[in-house]
Amino acid sequence: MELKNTILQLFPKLSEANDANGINILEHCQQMTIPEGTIVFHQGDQCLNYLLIISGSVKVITRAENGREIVLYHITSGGSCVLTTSCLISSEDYPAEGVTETDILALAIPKPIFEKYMGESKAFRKQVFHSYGDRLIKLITLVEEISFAKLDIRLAKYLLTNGSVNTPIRTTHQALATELGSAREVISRQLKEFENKGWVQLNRGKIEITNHDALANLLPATH
Amino acid sequence: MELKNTILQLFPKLSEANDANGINILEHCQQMTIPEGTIVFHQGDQCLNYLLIISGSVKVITRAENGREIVLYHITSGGSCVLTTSCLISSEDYPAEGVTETDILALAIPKPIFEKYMGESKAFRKQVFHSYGDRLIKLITLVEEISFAKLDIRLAKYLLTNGSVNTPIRTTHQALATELGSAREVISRQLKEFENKGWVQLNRGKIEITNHDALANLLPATH
DNA sequence: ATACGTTAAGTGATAATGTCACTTAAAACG
DNA sequence: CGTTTTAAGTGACATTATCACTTAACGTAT
Repeated sequence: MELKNTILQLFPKLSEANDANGINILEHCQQMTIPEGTIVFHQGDQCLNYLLIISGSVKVITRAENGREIVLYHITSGGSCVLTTSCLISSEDYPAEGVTETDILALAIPKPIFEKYMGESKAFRKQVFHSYGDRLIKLITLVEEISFAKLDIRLAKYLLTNGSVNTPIRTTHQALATELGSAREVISRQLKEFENKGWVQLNRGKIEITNHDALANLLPATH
Repeated sequence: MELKNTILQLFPKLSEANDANGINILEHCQQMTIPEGTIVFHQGDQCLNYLLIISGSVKVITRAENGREIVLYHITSGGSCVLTTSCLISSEDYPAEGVTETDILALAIPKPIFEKYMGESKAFRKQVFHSYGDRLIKLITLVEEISFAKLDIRLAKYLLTNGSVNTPIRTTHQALATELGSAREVISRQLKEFENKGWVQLNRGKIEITNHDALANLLPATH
């Protein structure tokens, strides 16, 4: 089956050599498609499945009382929702909300199956732990960035990783502010500055990079 | 043995009823004491043990190039180092550094034993996952706080949770800045403001709370 | 007890970000 | 075509961070 191969490619740990159990997991789980813009979970929700994302992307955000939001991370193909997993095991309240950014195709492993394979398959455990460690490290990096890095640098970095000279970025200043944990006005002004310098060209809902190198020079030396 | 009881009390998951394996773990691991101020791990270190803290406290921080630091979290009695665990399994680079804040007593479970029990004991898995989820949630809360909460509120909260009218807080403004991810000068000014309002009394290395309620009123309503 | 070096805290100027209360402009839709 | 919606711009002001210092308190050795 095509799908099965895709899955095994995305989650190699499930197919590791001498671990026959891993593969069986696929027979006990359920495919699901979820449309864009769906709230997959919010604070306090309970969850009954371990979710693996096969295609599409989910963003996990937290919101302040005054409405400001910040994106904690994105889950894309090959990722799993560690918050969901965490709740699967310890059943605490979600401190965040998950929203699909595109239509997604996901694999839901029911709680009992999840627990069974956590016990039986070392490879599956590794897969799960890997997601956890990964997420933890990304979160720590986020803390580092929002506390220390200047906004122009973070913005430039975002622009460079999400667009290029030929492929404009389609997003709003508000979405960008959420992505970087800043305020819309601040992003607007910063972008305007970039535009004045001739580094980008702005249009409603679209940002075109016109000078890649100048933006890249803003970033700290690669390390 | 006294110690054994202490450990079982701190890590109840290790002693859950029908899970005999959990208890055996204790026979394969090693006690260790580490003096205050020791760097337990830094970026790039490799780690060979799963660490459980029995007494004392470790702070985990990350540092910017310009020297500014922020405390990510503390590990205290009953906690385990999830970063260490993460590295135990996936062997990525540490994005942070761990420093003992007091002398600590810890239990080191060697990697092979750790993996063995992860497979055999559901209770142990639960214990480990619980630490993970916990940490994840705390980190998300931290992101929320540093991006949204105002400094006076965060400072007031810190003062109230770490001291009271009769028990002064012994720390420096610099340490406080690190704890809250701010700059020393900013903390000094904010504290001075509190002092001017008669809410605290400042002395070198010591902060005394003189008006608990006023500080508490700064905090958002309990929820 | 005094002097000296070290660490903690204070200060003023300035830059960067965030917040508020709007206005203006572009797109979407009946 | 006019009316909503949604996106973006703006000025004034508040908060926080940074820089380049100064001042004060403490520990230690003479």
